[in-house]
Amino acid sequence: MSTPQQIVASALGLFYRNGFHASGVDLLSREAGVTKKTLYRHYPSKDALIEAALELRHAQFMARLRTFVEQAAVAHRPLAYIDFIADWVQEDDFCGCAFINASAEFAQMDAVPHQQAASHKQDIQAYLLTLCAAAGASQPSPLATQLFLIGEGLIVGSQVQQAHKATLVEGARAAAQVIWATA
Amino acid sequence: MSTPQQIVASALGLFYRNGFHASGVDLLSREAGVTKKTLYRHYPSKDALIEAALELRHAQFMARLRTFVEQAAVAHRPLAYIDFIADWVQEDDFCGCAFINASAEFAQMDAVPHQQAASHKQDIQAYLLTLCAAAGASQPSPLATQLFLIGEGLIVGSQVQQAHKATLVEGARAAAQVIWATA
DNA sequence: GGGCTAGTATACCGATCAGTATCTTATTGT
DNA sequence: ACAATAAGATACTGATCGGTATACTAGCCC
Repeated sequence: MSTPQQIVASALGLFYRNGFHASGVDLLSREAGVTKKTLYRHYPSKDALIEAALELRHAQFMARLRTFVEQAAVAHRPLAYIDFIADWVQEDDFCGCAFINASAEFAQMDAVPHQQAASHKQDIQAYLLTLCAAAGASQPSPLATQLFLIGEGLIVGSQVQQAHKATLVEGARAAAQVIWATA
Repeated sequence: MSTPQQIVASALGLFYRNGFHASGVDLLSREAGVTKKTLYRHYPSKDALIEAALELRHAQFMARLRTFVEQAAVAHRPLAYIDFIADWVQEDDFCGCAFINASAEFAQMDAVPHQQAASHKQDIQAYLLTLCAAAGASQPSPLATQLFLIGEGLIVGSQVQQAHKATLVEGARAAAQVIWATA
């Protein structure tokens, strides 16, 4: 792995687990096994590093999502989206959605991380729409929106109430099935 | 309004709009129209002020929620919860849920604000459960969980994608109705 | 009237923040 | 082999952070 890749990957981990403001440049460079000077050679500012880390996260996440979902038959893929989120939130190192967290920390909607978050969620909704359409839903657009909402609810609910993950996962699966069956 | 009430109220506004880490004590005291010394007389640390602000938020939110929901007939109250969230996210000064934001900024689950967030969401789920039971749902518990998830999804979706609030609100209402009708 | 409290104003503390400078040591391409 | 580049180590800058100290003022209760 090249030096900039190493830096941005470890930065992403730190931002995700610790938050953006709470992760200082000294810690970021130490965690990357690199000096501050080297970090600043590849990323001109902490803001630029945040932006690169979120870009990396988006690419990683979409790739993982596609790989998971496309193992299911076309007709099952909309519900496989919820299964994907369900598996994710139950991972040990789950700390919520990096983009939701970024939106919370950079509240002004014109902040770069917030815009990246909006774009990320837009991509997910667009992908969900293609899944619903391909699965033969009669009204794929509202279906996609509703599945998206359930997924977001499961993500944030699991983040806030780790102790109740199992109940929330069950609820999300049940809600998604009802909505899918009714659509 | 007493001085400590004034301080905590303006602090809550600042934390909500700007984030917790991004709101310094100098700014907090200036916004409250008070000296730093006075602020520290009533709240021994910034952490204590955060805790008090979230307590205030919880009380305010639950009161507003109850007032809104209990204007509806008993049978309509579970869906009125979604209506309440829908109205809220469309307010001009909506900046997401203060507790979700706190969970994002204070990621460690043992941090006080994170625990307050978990407790807040627990109270909301408990309230939703009483609404579902009183409305005569055959299985109030899963119904409450599912409505809760849709509400959380609507909150966080509206925060990240302000431009798509209307679509998300529609989707949440539709999903809630389907789930309610099927339960 | 004399303490006592709550408040203002302002300056300060050490720590940490993002970011830079200096100087040395590989590694690498031609 | 030699110049250029990447990286290390370390120390520094000015600003801001949470929090404290000093000195003064306005009200309030006995």
